[in-house]
Amino acid sequence: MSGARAKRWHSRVGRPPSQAANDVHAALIAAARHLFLKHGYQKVTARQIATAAGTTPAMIHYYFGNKMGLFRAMLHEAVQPFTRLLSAAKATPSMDISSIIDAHIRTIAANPWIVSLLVHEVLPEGGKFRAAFVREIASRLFPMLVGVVEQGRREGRLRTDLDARLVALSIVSLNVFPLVVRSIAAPVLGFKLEGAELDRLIAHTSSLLLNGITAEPTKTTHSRART
Amino acid sequence: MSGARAKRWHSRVGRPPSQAANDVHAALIAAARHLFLKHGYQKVTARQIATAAGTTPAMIHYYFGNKMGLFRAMLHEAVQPFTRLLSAAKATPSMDISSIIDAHIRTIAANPWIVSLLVHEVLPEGGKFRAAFVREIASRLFPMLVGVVEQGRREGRLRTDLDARLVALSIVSLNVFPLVVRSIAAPVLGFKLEGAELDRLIAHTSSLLLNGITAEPTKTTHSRART
DNA sequence: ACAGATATTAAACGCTCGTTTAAATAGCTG
DNA sequence: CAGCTATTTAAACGAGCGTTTAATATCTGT
Repeated sequence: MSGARAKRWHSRVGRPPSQAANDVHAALIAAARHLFLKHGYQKVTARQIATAAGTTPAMIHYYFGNKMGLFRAMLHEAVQPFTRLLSAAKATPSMDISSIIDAHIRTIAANPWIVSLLVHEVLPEGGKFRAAFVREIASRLFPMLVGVVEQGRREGRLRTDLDARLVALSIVSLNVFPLVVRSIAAPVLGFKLEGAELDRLIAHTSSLLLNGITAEPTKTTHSRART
Repeated sequence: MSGARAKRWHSRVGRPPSQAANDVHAALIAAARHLFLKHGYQKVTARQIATAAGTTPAMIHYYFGNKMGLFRAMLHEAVQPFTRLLSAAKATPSMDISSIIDAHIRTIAANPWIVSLLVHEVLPEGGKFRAAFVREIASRLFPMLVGVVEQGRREGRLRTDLDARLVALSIVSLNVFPLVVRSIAAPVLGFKLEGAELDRLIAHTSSLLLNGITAEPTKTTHSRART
C-alpha cells in the first residue's frame, strides 16, 4: 500500500562510514511518528517503519529493544510539548470559557494526529496510550477545567444549579467530538470543519454553551463570529 | 486470557447424529457477536470464535466463507433492530428535544456494544463498519435530527441565529461523547455514569442544551431531574 | 597499529494468523 | 441398501508478524 520507501543509506553490511550524516535513531522515530499516529500501533508493522526510515527492522531492536519501545520513545517526544504547556498553564489564573473553547478546538484541529491517537490508542480498551493519557493529561486538564467553571460560578457569571463536573464534561464533548467524527461527518453534514467552517464551529459552540450556563439571560453571541 | 471454551458437541470426525440439537451456525454468530462487538474485528481470532462456539475454525469457512463473512452476518443481525426502528420512526411527526436526548442516551447506555462498535469499527479510518454506518444510520438519523431542530425554529421555540446542522451536531456530541469516554472518564470525573448518575447526566444535558437554544429566556430546568 | 566497541545488513527463527484440504461419519434419496 | 450429499474434525499450508543471530565493516582509545 504505502510505497513510501526511503532509499537505504548504507548498502553494505557493517558499520557505515561516518561521513554520511545518517541518524538512524531519529529517522526511526520520525517514521514511527508518521505511521503509528496515523494508523495506530497494531496496523503498522516493524518492517514498514524500518523501510520508511531507510533501514532494517533489526535497528528497532538495536536502538529501542522492540516495537513497543519505539512506540513509547516516539510518543514521549510527540506529547512532550503538551505536557510542558500543561505544567506552565497551571500558574495562569483564569481564562474565560470562550477562550478555552477556541484554544481547545484549534489545537486539536491543527494537530490531526491527536484525534488519530485518541481513536486508536486511548478510546479502545487495550489502547497503548490509554493509561498514560489518563494519568498525565486527562486527570490534570479536567480538574483545571472544573476549577474554571467553579470560579465562574463564584463570580456570579455562571449558573449554580448545574454540576460543575458535568458542565466540564459537556464542554469537552462539544469541543472534541465534532473533530473526532470530522471525517465521517463531512458527507453527512455537508461541510468539512476546516478553515472558515472551523471558525463557525467555534463561534457556534461558544454561543450554544454560554447561553446555557450563563446566569444572566443576556444572550450575547460571542465575538469571533465571521460572516 | 479468555478461557471461555465451550465443550465440543461432536467428539468424532464426520457428520454428527441429528439427535443432539446442534446449531453450529447460530452458535458461531452468537460467539462472534460476543467477541467482535467487545474487542473489535482485528483483535479477535477465528480460532477464538470457533472455540467459544464449541467448534473448529473450518466451520467458519463452511458456513460463512471466511472471517469477514461471519462478521458481516453477525452485524446484520445485531443492527437490524435499529434500522427497523429507524424506518418506523420516519413516520412519527416530531419529538421534543428532551425526549430525543433521553432516548438517545438511554439506548446507547443500555447497549454497551454500540459504543464498542463505534470505537472499534466506525471511528478508525479502516473500520469495518464505517461505510455501512454512514450509509444506513448516520445519513438517515442526522437529517431527522436537523429536521426536528428546524421545526422547533419554525414554531418559535428555538433560536434562529444558530445553524441547525451545527445544533444537531452539538446534540449528538453531548449525547454520545460522555458514553464513549465513560470508562476513562470514571476515574477522572469521580463517577461512573450508571443508574442514577445516568439520569443526572440526561437531566443536565437537557438543561444545558435547552437554555442554550431556546429563544425565550425562560430558564425552565427540564422535568426529569431527580435529587 | 592493534583490540575492543559500535553500527549495520541479511538471513533465519518461532509463532500465530486465516484458510484449505483430506478423511470420516451421518443423513437422504431412489 | 447403495450411492450421493451434508456436516464435521484434525491436520497442514503459506504468509506475515516481531524478534534474534551471525557476519561484517567502521570507529575509537591506547
